[in-house]
Amino acid sequence: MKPSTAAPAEWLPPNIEARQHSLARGEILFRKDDPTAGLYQVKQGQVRLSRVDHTGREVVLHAACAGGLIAEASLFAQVYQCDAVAMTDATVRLYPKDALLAELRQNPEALAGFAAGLAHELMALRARLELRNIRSARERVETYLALNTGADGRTIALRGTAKALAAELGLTHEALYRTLSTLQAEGIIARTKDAIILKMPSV
Amino acid sequence: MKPSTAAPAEWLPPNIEARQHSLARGEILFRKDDPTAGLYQVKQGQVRLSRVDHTGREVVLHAACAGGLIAEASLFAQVYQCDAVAMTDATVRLYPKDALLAELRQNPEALAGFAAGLAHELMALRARLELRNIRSARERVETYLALNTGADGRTIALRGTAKALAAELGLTHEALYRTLSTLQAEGIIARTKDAIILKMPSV
DNA sequence: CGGCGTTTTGAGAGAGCTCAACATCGGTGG
DNA sequence: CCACCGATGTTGAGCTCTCTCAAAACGCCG
Repeated sequence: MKPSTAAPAEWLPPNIEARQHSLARGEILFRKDDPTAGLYQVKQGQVRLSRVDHTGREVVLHAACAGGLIAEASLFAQVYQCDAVAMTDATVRLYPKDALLAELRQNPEALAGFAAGLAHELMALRARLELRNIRSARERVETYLALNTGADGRTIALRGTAKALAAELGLTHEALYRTLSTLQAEGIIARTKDAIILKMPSV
Repeated sequence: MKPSTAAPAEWLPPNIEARQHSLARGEILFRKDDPTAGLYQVKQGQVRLSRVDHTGREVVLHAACAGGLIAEASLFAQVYQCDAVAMTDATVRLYPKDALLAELRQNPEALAGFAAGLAHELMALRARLELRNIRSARERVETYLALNTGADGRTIALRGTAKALAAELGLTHEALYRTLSTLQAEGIIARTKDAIILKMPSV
């Protein structure tokens, strides 16, 4: 979904020694069942959490861009439950699990920020589930667009490829392309290389 | 999905004056856009969180049974984002938002428990999203069954009606009935009034 | 017994998936 | 500079599967 620019996570304790990693586009940060090293914060680029189901289909669980966190939940687990892949060249900062847990135990302020972040992610994920419940490709795309407009209420920035967007929406890329073509033909949207503009703001 | 028996939430501060409510089956605890009163813990019965999308379709976001929590995330919001409905006769306990927030600020132990609960729910919700990504009704049901077996690895207790299960799975009730019939005819499952038994444990 | 909701089965149609072919773009190396 | 190559983007046609609409049997409760 919308890469979470939302949670800047200023609560992250600055005193923890956090190692920075550089990732090339397509590089894997961790895989499902890897032992959990800790929490990552994305400094640049975009990183996506996904799983692969038994048919080989990819399910995008989360997309974090600069400022966003990855694998919060795994602080409480022994192994990661998703794959994390860099969608663009990216840099991430690792907050080691033990150090972070210790810090959170001593710093209620940080802990509260952490909890709030989790809560917001939970809400976002529920919105996500609701979106997935829409069967019609057209309505799903329209709803997504309506929910993801930028500040002007009309522009949706495209991060990454349209194919990736299809995966986020749970559609095949063909279905997405066709839907966008139709919407464009009907004058409901306009497209540029890296954005979609709603002609009718906030339907 | 599986009503979260998982998080007993012992961290809930016992000293907070928590009012108990009794709900009849079908009764509404709160609705989307109601101002948030606080957090509820289910003492008996089952309560379901859902939304209704613009086509009138119901999306089940969460199903909590005894011990489970409801509306954790809304501690950080002004209004509820879902409807909460009792699926069975139920009793719930309300932990008022302000009192609970104040308590969490002073009691890191409780806050940590709260955060851990949120994290686990996040993981559960992600598993849920993965399930929803399975297109085939049969595979979705098989996956659900495999993930929700009881202690013996073969029995799935049915809470509530099969129709309700269909809603949780994101299927029409007809599709679910047909799928179950097929599985039964193929000898993959057996059915009793309130349970499904896998003939082939843990496929 | 009568009514209501759940369970069950049937038939038809629509919508997205699958497979397939082709265009386009960006990078690589001769 | 151009040919090549892979990945993305695009369009076409058929098919499968679930949804939808319909109807009937069943169980429960007043």
